Amino acid sequence: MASPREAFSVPALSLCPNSKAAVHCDQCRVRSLSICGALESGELSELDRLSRPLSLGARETMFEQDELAESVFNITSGSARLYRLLPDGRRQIVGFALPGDFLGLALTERNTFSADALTPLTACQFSRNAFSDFLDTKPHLLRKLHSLASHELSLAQEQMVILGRRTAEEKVAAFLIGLRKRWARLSTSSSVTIPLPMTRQDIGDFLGLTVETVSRMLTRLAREKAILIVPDGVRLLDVARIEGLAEM
Amino acid sequence: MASPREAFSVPALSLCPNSKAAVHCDQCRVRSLSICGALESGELSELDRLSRPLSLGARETMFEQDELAESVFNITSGSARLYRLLPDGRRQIVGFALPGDFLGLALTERNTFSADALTPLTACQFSRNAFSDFLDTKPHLLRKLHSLASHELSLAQEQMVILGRRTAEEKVAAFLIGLRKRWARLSTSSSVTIPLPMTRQDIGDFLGLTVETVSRMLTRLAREKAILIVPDGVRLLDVARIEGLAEM
DNA sequence: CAGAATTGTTGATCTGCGTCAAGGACAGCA
DNA sequence: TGCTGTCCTTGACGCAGATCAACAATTCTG
Repeated sequence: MASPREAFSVPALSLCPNSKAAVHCDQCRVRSLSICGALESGELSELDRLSRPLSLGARETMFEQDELAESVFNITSGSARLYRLLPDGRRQIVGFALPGDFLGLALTERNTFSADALTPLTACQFSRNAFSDFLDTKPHLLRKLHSLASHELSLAQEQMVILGRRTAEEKVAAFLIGLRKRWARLSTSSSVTIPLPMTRQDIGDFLGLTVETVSRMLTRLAREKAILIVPDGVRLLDVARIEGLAEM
Repeated sequence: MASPREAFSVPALSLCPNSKAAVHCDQCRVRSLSICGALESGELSELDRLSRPLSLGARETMFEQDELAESVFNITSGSARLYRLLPDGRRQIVGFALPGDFLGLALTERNTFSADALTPLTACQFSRNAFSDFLDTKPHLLRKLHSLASHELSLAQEQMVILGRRTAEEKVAAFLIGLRKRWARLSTSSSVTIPLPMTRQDIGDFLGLTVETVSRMLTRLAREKAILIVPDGVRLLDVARIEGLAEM
């Protein structure tokens, strides 16, 4: 890629509501783990010992579909795209991972999708076996993991509705609203500017559209003063309008 | 519905690989539970005591989206459709439930979709709280549940690929192959006839197509001698052809 | 059994989005 | 600075599938 976008990294500390205490990031790699709300003291450091840091450049791959799943990941900064490929090259992006997101919570034998970095990315990497063993000793954690997976499932069903029953304009609006909500959880400022670390092509492959259609819909929304297109992002001007399209 | 289709019920016993012993169905309502492979002796009857039988006619509703989820279900005969509605009435079917399938494994506070019976249907119904409490005492069961949910997630992602990146003909072919695999697991005979308890409209709402397009694609496949349309089902004549379309 | 309601099929026509093509903007690099 | 490779945008055109319409088949209802 000619223009790697900014990482939009988020300080790990801000991700975990119950660990606001000032600690060094070196010592708390896993603090940003989305399951940390379910962690008891001591378990955190135990988990920390299982993890090793991972650092990737834009476009580098984290893991590939159908490979044996040897690791689980927790993203600490940057973002990734998760996708499946059809034999003839058609691609469906099944999701985007942002800081704080957990990859591999399904704990399946093999990866059900590929993942690569959209931006320079850092993550905590755990051996899947070690993580799984750790879980066996912590039922409440498994519970949390299951509830995360359930939430994923719900999002996947929501995406089915978007893919199957919405127009191009509604798809793009729903995408923006969904992403806005996720970014909002990561930052204190409720900015109306939505970072878009992915390309138009990626958005298209997520929404079941072509690059051109994504571009046209964004342009149309911008022409109607509903959004403003900024470098590597979009600023919402008429939130109600976009939300209306998204939930219609 | 004017014409409730046959229930295509499957004897509960056949659903659980490790409970082939001859027992009365009265005594083993939960034997068909898809998690029973993870059950130890004694737990089964314990679980059985938590369940109560449910019997519904075609088109009767099991539960509705956004309602508080008070029960989890295990279908013993008949089939159901699971769907989400958009405010304007557009509908996306997120899945079909067959005998042996478990509904509510996400254990979420509220239902993320509605479910109603396609045919006369029987199920074991559990109080969600009781079931959840039971799980707390059986970590290995939770593990199994999580792996089922993970499989669901993988299927949902597969459906995303189908919805986002496949042509109408490929969608219909993939639907037939997917359903065939699921029916096959439920019956000893590897019949090439696939029961279709759902209407063309339902298939369309599952695949992101209109009734007419579903009908046309089925007719086209039949004209090309790839399938034979029979009452309430389809018989595969050229399996390779359909499989080719499905995975292309 | 007639009549109504629902489902399924088929044809004619329309249209949203894909396809194809061209050019602009911008970063990386020599 | 110009060259090159992405990415993004915009326009012209075509087509897969939606829409509209008519009708057949089937089942339900009284």
